Amino acid sequence: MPSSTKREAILTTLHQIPAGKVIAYGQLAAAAGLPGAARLVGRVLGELPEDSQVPWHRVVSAQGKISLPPDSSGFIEQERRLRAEGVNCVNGKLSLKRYQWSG
DNA sequence: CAGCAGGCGGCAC
DNA sequence: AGTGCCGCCTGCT
Repeated sequence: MPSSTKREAILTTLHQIPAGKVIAYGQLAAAAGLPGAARLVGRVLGELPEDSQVPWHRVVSAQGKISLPPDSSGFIEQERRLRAEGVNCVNGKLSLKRYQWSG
């Protein structure tokens, strides 16, 4: 499987996440057919421009926390977008029980 | 709650 | 084509 396809698989899967829901890196990787490749997801998202159409902000760590430095612009933006979708995100933390997506 | 090793893919040499 | 290092991770000490 071409690497470009794997990247697409991740982005395609990500597009399926509805607003107001979140997904963990590992969960997304698995859903994209790449179990265990959580870190790959992080890298792919890191290459996306902040104003990308991709809902990268719906991806959080398996602990239900934003996996970015709290003082980074990305962190601010992610929490802002999540709140805009109705996700109660405080200090980069949220309840997976309530917002985790499951296809 | 912090620290560490494990597992998967991408990329540079 | 082979090898090694690195990451917006994870789960277990």
